[in-house]
Amino acid sequence: MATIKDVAERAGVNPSTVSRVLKDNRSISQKTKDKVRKAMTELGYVPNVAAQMLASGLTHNIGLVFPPLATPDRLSEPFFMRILSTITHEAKLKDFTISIATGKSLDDLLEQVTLMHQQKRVDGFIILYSDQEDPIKTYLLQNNIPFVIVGAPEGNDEQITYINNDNQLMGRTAVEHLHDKGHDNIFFVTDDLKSEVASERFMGYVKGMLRLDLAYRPMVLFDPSDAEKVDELMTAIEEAKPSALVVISDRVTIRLMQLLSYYQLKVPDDISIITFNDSIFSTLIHPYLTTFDVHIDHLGEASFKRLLEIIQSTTEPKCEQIIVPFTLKERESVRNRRSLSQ
Amino acid sequence: MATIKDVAERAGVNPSTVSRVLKDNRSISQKTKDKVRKAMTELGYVPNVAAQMLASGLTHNIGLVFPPLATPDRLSEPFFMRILSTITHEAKLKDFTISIATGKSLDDLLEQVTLMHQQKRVDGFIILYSDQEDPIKTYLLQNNIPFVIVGAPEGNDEQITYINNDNQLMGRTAVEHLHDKGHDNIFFVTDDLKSEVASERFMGYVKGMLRLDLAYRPMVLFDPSDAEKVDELMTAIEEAKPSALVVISDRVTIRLMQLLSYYQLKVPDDISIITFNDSIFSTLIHPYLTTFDVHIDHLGEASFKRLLEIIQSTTEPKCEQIIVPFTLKERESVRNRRSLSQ
DNA sequence: TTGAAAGCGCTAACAG
DNA sequence: CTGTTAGCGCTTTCAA
Repeated sequence: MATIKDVAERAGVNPSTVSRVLKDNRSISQKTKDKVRKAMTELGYVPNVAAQMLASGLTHNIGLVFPPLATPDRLSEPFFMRILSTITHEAKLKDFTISIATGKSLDDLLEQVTLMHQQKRVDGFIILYSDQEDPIKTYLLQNNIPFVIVGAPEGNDEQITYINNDNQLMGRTAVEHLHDKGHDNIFFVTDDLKSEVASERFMGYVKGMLRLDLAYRPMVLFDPSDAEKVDELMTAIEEAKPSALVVISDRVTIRLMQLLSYYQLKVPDDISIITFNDSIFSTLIHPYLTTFDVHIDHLGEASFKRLLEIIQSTTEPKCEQIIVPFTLKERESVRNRRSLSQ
Repeated sequence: MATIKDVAERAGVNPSTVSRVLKDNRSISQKTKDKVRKAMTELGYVPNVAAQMLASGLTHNIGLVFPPLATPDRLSEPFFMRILSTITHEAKLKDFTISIATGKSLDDLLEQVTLMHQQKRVDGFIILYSDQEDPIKTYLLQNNIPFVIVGAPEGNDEQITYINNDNQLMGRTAVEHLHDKGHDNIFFVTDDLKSEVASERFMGYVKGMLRLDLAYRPMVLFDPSDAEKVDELMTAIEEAKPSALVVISDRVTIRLMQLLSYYQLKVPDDISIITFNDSIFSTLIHPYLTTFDVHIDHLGEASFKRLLEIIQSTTEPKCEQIIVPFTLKERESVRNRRSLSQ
């Protein structure tokens, strides 16, 4: 394997010159650059990253942290593979590589992140979840390690860069869409009362309802593993007879529709549903779901680019919240009640 | 950050001794080891991988190659996140890290793999798919780079280590299970005629049918995007009236059941289904699917361990096919016809 | 605009 | 059993 020395020799220059050409240093004459580059291709030269790392302290590698897999279903969300793909792709464009951290618990993850950093394997991290009590955030912050979080800002973290959709706006848009289609009695259903995503979407739902002078309901929990909760849910639905539901995700919606059909409620004939994520679950079975596409590609691209800026900025990086737009995909799960009354 | 020199100084030994302690070299006295280790923890010493890499040529990092995402649905299979998790976990145990290669096409992937290797970022690769015409296989083979493939052996690759389930046996077992439950008229349905997995499972189906003196059918294609093919499929089913289907995957089964229900065929009442993979799709909607659990954890663990052996073996590594067992998970999609006739 | 030279932190013969 | 020594391939001052 050719080294920088071989290239230097062939081009008749000093190794340090070759190194400068590699970085496209502006103080090297075009003539020399051409000469050196020619020698590089002739020799099929590829820089040895280990040597670069050692000499420069930079790795050109970034760590991707997946959520703890305590909830087994969680990683089945196609979201993670999708964003892994786009981030890897984006990284390749900038000549970066990606390393992975996964683990059962936050402590597992912290251990991996710590190690990756101490061994100097990475220049920074992208975190693919957001948790109020995340020890990893704390660690990274304390050690001044560059990172961004893909997810909803939790707590009072003005110092952290989040890449996120406007979940509140999405919630409101959901309500408005349903209202446009003639729905007034709308529930908000989730399988998770606590997450920031759920509460933001719920807040959006509440705002939307208020603005339209409609009565809103507290979040309704859908927990298929808890028969009692399921009963409560169905009782609430049978009593209040909502004509539409806003459901926290398309994966949850699939399960919920099962339940509804068991109670002889047909979507969208008897009850409409609008949901979020637009993953494979949205077009798995009919009725295909009306969902919000959260633009995973955009999230991935933005998170990588922003992290790169932070890594490469010499000054104290300014933190900003990056809001990625979303798109409503109208499909079959929302019935238009207006057209009937026309 | 403490270096090996600091540790050496504090312990009153030579840096090379510290290095040996790091490797747990047997020719260092226990006393010295203790002394050195004490110094390490006191200083919070963590080895710098870049330096280790440069000096030893070993990276302690392995490349994980995902299939090209030409088929968008493919990466939605929970399989990939699951195996990514287990491999990462296994790697951590051995103090290895994982880097990712993804891409749209095989050429994309090849480019990444080449780069990872030439930059000396990895010691070897685990490939998560298997394709007859894979240029990556060729490249790795030619350059004597350690790798294993998780998937079905394709072509005449006696030189490659594959980690795999016995798909043929699974196909046969599927038939036998159905026959046990009183089914004789059985079809084999797939969305992919060409893959090794499909043809192995199909061969198993054929063998199983032959052994039981039952008439087998050619593979039936289920391609939801092709109305004509769908028609053919349904015509075949309505004419031959199979009482059971062996379907290539649980994801495909979900879609197929939609189609069947559209034609008023209920699973399992009118037609039984046995399928493969036991992913989230198997227990998404009722009837929950009777499937084969392919033991992803085991696949992941075995692939990593085997790769490690290859990397660390000094001699020419012997290639072996590793067969990971599977388990049948009986659920609701197969009807027992025997009990009715009793 | 380029060259010389001193490391980055660790490993691995070789000596003893 | 442990120390000595010479790099691994590249970056980066400092000079010229």
